[in-house]
Amino acid sequence: MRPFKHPPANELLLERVLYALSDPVRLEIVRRLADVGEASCGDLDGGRPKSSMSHHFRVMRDAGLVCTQCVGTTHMNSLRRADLDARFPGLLDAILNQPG
Amino acid sequence: MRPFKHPPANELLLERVLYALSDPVRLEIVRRLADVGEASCGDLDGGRPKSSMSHHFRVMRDAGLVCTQCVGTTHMNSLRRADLDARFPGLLDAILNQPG
DNA sequence: TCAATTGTTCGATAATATTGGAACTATGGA
DNA sequence: TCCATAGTTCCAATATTATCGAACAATTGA
Repeated sequence: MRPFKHPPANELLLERVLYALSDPVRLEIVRRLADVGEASCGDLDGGRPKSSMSHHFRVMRDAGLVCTQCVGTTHMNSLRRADLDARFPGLLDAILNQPG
Repeated sequence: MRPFKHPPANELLLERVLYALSDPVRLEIVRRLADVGEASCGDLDGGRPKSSMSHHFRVMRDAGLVCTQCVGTTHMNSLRRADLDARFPGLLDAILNQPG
């Protein structure tokens, strides 16, 4: 499987990041990733269809929130913490520290 | 004109706040309000139609971002800073401190 | 080589958002 | 009272998003 395109850190848009995080499913995924470091797509579906998950991961990838690498047949996802912190200092932490 | 309903601070939802801020028009309005303290709707339209602005203000009001009070024929809008800071500590500042 | 696993892409459908014109409401001033 | 101003509400048109089944691609293991 060909590698995915990930936008460079300096091209990330605040609006897109906020939008990606405004969906409950995606926000939960980001929280989990922040917690466990990295996870496959399947680890994070809550019984949801694969195609739905794939969509959500794409939104997050395109926004620059997560990075997806192919390892074997699975895709490992991780938060782009360093990139996000560099581009939007304090933003991710502020969001992840919130209740809910 | 009857006063608007503003959701209480403890009922604000993170997703809704992020969503409201994920639109360029609304994000800009919030930035301006953070800057000037308060402003009427007309002060903040960028030549956009009144009905569009009215829509955006409603989204922000419903998310709990802004508070609208009727004074004379104009509606004064202000950021619900204290409420937002109480409910989502550090969030608003983190967002307003970002470039863009 | 065949089958199982993982996830993507495609396509359709439904839900939600945005935009803006037109009519309406409320207020203040001449 | 009449008019102008400021915004809202209603409505329809358009656009964007979400959801999910089905077909597809890539990799691993038997």
